[in-house]
Amino acid sequence: MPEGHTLHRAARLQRRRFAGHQLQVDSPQGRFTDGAALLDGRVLEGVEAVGKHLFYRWEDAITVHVHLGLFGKFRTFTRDAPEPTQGTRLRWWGEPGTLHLSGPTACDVMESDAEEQLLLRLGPDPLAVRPGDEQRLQSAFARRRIPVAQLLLDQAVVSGIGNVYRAEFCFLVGVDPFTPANEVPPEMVRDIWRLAIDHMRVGERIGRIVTVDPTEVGVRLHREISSRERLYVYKRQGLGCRRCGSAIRHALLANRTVWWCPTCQR
DNA sequence: GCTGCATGATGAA
DNA sequence: TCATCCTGCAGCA
Repeated sequence: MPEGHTLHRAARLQRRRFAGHQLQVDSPQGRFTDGAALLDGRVLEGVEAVGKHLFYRWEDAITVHVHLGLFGKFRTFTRDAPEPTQGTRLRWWGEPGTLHLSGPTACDVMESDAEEQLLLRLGPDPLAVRPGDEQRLQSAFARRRIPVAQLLLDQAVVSGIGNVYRAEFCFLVGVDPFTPANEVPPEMVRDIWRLAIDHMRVGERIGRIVTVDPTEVGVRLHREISSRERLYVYKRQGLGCRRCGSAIRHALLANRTVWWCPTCQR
């Protein structure tokens, strides 16, 4: 379930759990055998997330880059870890427990120049805000004519937003997802950026995407919202909009499905 | 058991 | 714009 919040959360939890420990490493699937052999017996020093990318800092300045893609998953076990599945690309274990990684798009030892190249093509990350980020987003919007919902999936424009958040953010600011990016007013771009910061931070904390305002469904905390009530538009085609009752619509945009409320989003 | 689908991204055309 | 790669699981026979 990997949008940016998932990766930042994984980085935080894995860092807390495994950093500073010597680990044994292998690749049950066999597709990361050389990398695993290089890491085996070394200390994991840190874990960092940027957008949807993870960087593992190992002893002796070795960095491993992981990108979960659509299917990648981590499983961690305190003890009594099960046998790894066929698809377990990377496994490590040590005193704090065991971690299995399956299905990643990327899992590679990465040299520092390659990492630099990668970071250069990532846009601002709402979960790692730096000065000037909103301005960078503003100019990306002003320069591009592609639909706003498509722009929001471009990791060079903003990193970490995925198909759920992009649909929800468009709903929250009330913009039709097909609106050309350069026709979105700057105040609305600013609101998208601020919403991304707030909502993805919530997602990072509670481990799932919740964009519905808790008070709107009669609870106090995001984590108390039921999974059926947590989103406004994503995968809700045909159901009534939570705000106005109109039927939520969906369509394919650049090969990804986007959902929206035809009344609330103009 | 099989099919289709999924919160992603890339490279060829 | 399209095919392709990654894996697991729900939904269906």
